[in-house]
Amino acid sequence: MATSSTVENYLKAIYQAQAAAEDKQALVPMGQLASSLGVVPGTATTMVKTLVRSGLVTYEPYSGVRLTDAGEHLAAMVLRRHRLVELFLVQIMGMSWAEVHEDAEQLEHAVSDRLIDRIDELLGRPAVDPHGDPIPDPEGVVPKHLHKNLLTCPIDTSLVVTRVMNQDADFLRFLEQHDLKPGQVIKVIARDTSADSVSILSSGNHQVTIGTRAASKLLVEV
Amino acid sequence: MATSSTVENYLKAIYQAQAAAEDKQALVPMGQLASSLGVVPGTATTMVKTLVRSGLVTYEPYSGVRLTDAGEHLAAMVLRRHRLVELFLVQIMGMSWAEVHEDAEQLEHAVSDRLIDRIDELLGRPAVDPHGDPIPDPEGVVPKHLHKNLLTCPIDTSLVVTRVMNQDADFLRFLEQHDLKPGQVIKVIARDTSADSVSILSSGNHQVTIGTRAASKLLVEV
DNA sequence: ATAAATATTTTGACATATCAAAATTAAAAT
DNA sequence: ATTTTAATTTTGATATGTCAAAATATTTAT
Repeated sequence: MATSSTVENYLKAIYQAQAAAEDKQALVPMGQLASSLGVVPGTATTMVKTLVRSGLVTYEPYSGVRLTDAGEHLAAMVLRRHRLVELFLVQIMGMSWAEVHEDAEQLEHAVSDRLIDRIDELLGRPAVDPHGDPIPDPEGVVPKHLHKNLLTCPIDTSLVVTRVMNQDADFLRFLEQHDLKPGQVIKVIARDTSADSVSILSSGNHQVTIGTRAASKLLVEV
Repeated sequence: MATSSTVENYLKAIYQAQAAAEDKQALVPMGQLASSLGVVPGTATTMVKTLVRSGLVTYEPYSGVRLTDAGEHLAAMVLRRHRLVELFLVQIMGMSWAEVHEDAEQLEHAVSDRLIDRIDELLGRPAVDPHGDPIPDPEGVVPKHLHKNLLTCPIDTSLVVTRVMNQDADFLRFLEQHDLKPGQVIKVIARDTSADSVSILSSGNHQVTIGTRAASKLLVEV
């Protein structure tokens, strides 16, 4: 029984919610799952019950849902396909990193194992996609990095942007225009708690000030 | 209302049945449609009625079905995507022409207009796919070629293989091994009606004898 | 500790796409 | 011209995935 696109999307959403939570053991609440998938809560409840029957998740009524090992593996495969496709569209097809998300969202359900392996090979078995998101290996293993974000990193120190935790196309275009893409070197020159802002000096010696909400989405390495 | 994969597959099947028929005005019988889609006849009847409601086909009960202009245009777009994807997988991804059909079958429903145009551009706006099947242009127009097949072509004359009217992977591998792929030069050296066979001399000066059923699937140009 | 607010689940309905099997129509054969 | 055969349609079920709205449980505020 091959998993449908719908099932794959549920698994992916649960996986990403688990990854984003501070407590990795926490259950993902149904409301959050439903809203991230754009369905009403009742739909998520129904669907999660069928995922339970397939052995892909465990579910505590009124508490939430968590992936089983089988579910986590399948979710990792979906993310592997998604991220390899995104990188492929940017590197080989020459598309903009801000516009490839929707395409990848469709293609992640349609590319075969054979094709995804061919893409992986062509790209040189990359570790991360254009947003710096790690690409799970064929076994579903994800190399764990511990990054700091622009709120937790040291000030006045050279940093490399490694990952962007936000897929919004406008935000990505903003980063592009200000030389804040993964791989580029920056420095935090000031943080102002009361102004809710962070000031950055980019490699091109441009200076930008962004809000802390946005700053928390930019991960860096010293 | 974006068309589902299922609808696209029905339109594609009707389109191809119409194209294969001698009389291009003929209705496609429901039984043929059902079997080409791998569903029971009752399912095809039901589905065709919904296609009628969408204005994509006309339908005569107990006679058959035919595409409207709208249906034909949509079907041509599906074939355009399928054939561009096949050529892309062979030329850019280095996959074998015998193995790309299944992949293309999935991807034809998942590639966006933007991506398909990028692929088209990357391939240099090609006219035919690896099987010699013509690629509809973005308006759905298909350049009509009139080819002869190995049963109707002149004997002892140099011919170029232009199109293969059979997607079976084993058959395609056979053609590959005997230098009978589109673009290669061959000569029919004998036709034997009672033996039901055709003997061919390939560019590599190999000689092969194939049955007339297979011979009729190989289209050539003088 | 109880009321109000919020989150979750349940229920009944609907759309899409399918099958099995019965009923009907059309075509072929005698 | 009937009968037989073959193709097609209809009917009743089923699976998946969804929503609206009612019912229930949990959390928060008073």
